[in-house]
Amino acid sequence: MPELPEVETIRQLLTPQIVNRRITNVIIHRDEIVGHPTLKTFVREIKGKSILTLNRKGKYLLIGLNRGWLLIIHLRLSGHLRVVKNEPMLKYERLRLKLNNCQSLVFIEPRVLGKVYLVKEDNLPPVLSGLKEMGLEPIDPRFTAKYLTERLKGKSAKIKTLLLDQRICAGAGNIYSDEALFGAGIKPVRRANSLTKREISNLTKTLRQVLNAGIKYLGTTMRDERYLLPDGATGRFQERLKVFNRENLPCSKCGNKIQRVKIGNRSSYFCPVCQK
DNA sequence: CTTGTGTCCTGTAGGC
DNA sequence: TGCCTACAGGACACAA
Repeated sequence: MPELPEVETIRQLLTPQIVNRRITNVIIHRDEIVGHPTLKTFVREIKGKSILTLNRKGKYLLIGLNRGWLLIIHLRLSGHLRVVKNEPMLKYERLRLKLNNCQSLVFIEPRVLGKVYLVKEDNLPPVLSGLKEMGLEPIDPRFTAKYLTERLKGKSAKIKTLLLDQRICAGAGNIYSDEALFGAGIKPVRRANSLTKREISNLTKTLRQVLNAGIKYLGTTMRDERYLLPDGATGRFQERLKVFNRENLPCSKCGNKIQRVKIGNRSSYFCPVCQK
């Protein structure tokens, strides 16, 4: 489940491998993986383009090409990227960009929910409205208690749900939002409008802390997920998780059992004692 | 405008 | 062993 730290790790490791390379060819194994434009246009336009920059916004990876084109990749739930020699097709390989150094950038996506988009950077299609409407990332200095208070104002939804809303809190997913709520001592089912000033202030800090820690430890690789680094290695943040995926295991602070609840059809983990 | 639910997709885990 | 169902989750469509 690539969230901000996973995508940022991929961005950092991929940069020296693909920047300044030219895309000599593209192979699409699954048509659904191309979100924009049409297959034909995608193939025609991407061939011969050079990779100039590698940026990230929220969970989107932004690959800057020449002539103002942008190759955007969203890994969704199970996608990852590998840089390999021009070797045979990998398992779950959906798209391959051949580069001018006998290597390829391969998009692997078992569940086929991830997408690539080829756009002009000043002209985003409606299918990328999520990118345009994205809120601030917690690691952005502008993501202050004032900002979060403003974005949560008048909302009665559960705080966990709102942290997953990319228009409010860009880059957080199920793992890091649970970890941040634990750090701030807030139950995930709490209604946003019940949070105190101090709780919101704490939450801005713990969101920033867990995302930065996730980056530092190269992301989280769960046993049943497929987040891998571009060289095939795993992240290490899973060893430092306090609540996520720890149902019935002891809380690191108080020793009580971590509980799991369903919020909006997905699991949330929390300590019933440490989180109010 | 808001909040909540269903859907996309496929591999895996668990029940019987 | 094998069939069946539930589940995982990011983003978005849609209903209330």
